[in-house]
Amino acid sequence: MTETSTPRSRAREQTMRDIVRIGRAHLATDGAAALSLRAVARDLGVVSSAVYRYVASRDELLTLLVVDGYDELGDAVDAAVGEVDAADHAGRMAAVGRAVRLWALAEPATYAVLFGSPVPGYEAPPERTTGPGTRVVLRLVEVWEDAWRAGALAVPDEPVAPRLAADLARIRRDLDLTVPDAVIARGLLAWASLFGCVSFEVFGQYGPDTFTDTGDVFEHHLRALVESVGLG
Amino acid sequence: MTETSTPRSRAREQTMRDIVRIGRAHLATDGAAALSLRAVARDLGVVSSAVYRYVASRDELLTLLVVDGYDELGDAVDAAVGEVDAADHAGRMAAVGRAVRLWALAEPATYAVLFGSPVPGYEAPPERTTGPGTRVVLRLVEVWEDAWRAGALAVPDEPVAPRLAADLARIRRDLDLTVPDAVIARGLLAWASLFGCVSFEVFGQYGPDTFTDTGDVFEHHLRALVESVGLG
DNA sequence: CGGGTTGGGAGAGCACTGCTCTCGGTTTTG
DNA sequence: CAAAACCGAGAGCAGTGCTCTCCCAACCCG
Repeated sequence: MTETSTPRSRAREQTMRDIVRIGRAHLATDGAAALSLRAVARDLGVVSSAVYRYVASRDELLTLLVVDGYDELGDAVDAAVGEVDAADHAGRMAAVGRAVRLWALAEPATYAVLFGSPVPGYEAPPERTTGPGTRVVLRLVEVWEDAWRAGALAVPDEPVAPRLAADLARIRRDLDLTVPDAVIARGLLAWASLFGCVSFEVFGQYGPDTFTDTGDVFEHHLRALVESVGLG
Repeated sequence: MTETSTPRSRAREQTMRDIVRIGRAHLATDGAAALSLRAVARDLGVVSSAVYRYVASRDELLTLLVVDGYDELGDAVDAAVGEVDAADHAGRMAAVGRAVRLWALAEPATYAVLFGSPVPGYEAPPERTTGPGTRVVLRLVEVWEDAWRAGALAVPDEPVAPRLAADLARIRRDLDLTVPDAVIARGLLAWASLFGCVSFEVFGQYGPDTFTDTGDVFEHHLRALVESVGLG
């Protein structure tokens, strides 16, 4: 059906790729607010209205870039985890953290669109973004689940409030997990903390000249985060 | 000098306040990207160019709103801490966290401007924002320092890398602190984690229907954060 | 092969934005 | 009281997102 590969359809896909590529470049250089379909059209060597044949609106272009960014981050995390011995659960979790940080520092504008303040007036359509957008946290959960099944997880064994426990039970069922509630809760916090650290660094909340090497700070925090879920 | 209170200067200050008030309203309803000087002028009942007599640019208006937001958050945190017994250090730290979260949920658009992705092309002038912008973290540090001096801090006693230790020493000197390195490092992480949790909740990273009450999640995490710095 | 259908670029146009300029009228000041 | 500062109105420029019509080339099918 939609798989007929005529010359025209191939040209269309090429144009689509060009639009995303140019959009990413503008995002990186000028930021999300300055992302303009007219500017993309200029770089594409085409009049602005022509771009609307491919992208319905500026928000649609932003969605394309969001999905693109989530995928790239997910690939980076997967590659980083893949390079660590499967039995080194702490190392795998640390690899996730480092991959997130490095990608965020390399692509701060895209990171900002994904994890910063949502661009006002724009809501990422969940049906297209939740899939790629959950790759990182799912990898993290996988690492913890593996560690738990291998008996390598020192479960903190702390009480969980009833209502929260019910939610965690649903999560455990949805993701087919066997780790106890406390680990999921600790993992949630570690997940949010990781992105809190990365956001602080990328968004400059630490201040300009506070640390000689923010990588040192991150490594120190990463160690604490790995321990906080019962690893290491 | 600049304190002459003529009718005109009072009118000017009133107009300034109106501009900030209207700007805040627009920020809350339409978000930062939709913040428009022309719209503010319309609400003010004045032509757009007249607003430029008071505010040099759109970015300048944003700076006014940023300072306003930092101040309001700082006031909320101060008030929350003030209601807790000075000897209850864990309670004071938790009060900071709850105040940040509640204010962020009440003013998500302003929170997004302060702690989300920086509005691209806009850089908050440090000489006007670092002061109000550091009130929260300084309050946190004060709580930890008080607890340490009262002997109520169970110091984790973990090693700190040399370069990081040097930076922490400088921080300790600048802020006149006596808490050990490890506590500062743990505090930094707790600070970033706190805002990570709040940002995840405000920016909807947890997903729409994951938790029946995100307050439960926050309270659970808050307990862990308080413990992580050696309190409670 | 030829006619109808579709894709897609060009251009004009609307409403909006930030921002600058000039022109008057008012208020403050020396 | 005159000079200076202040400040609102309005026009204007360049940019934006988006829609519309026009029109030509490519495609598909009988």
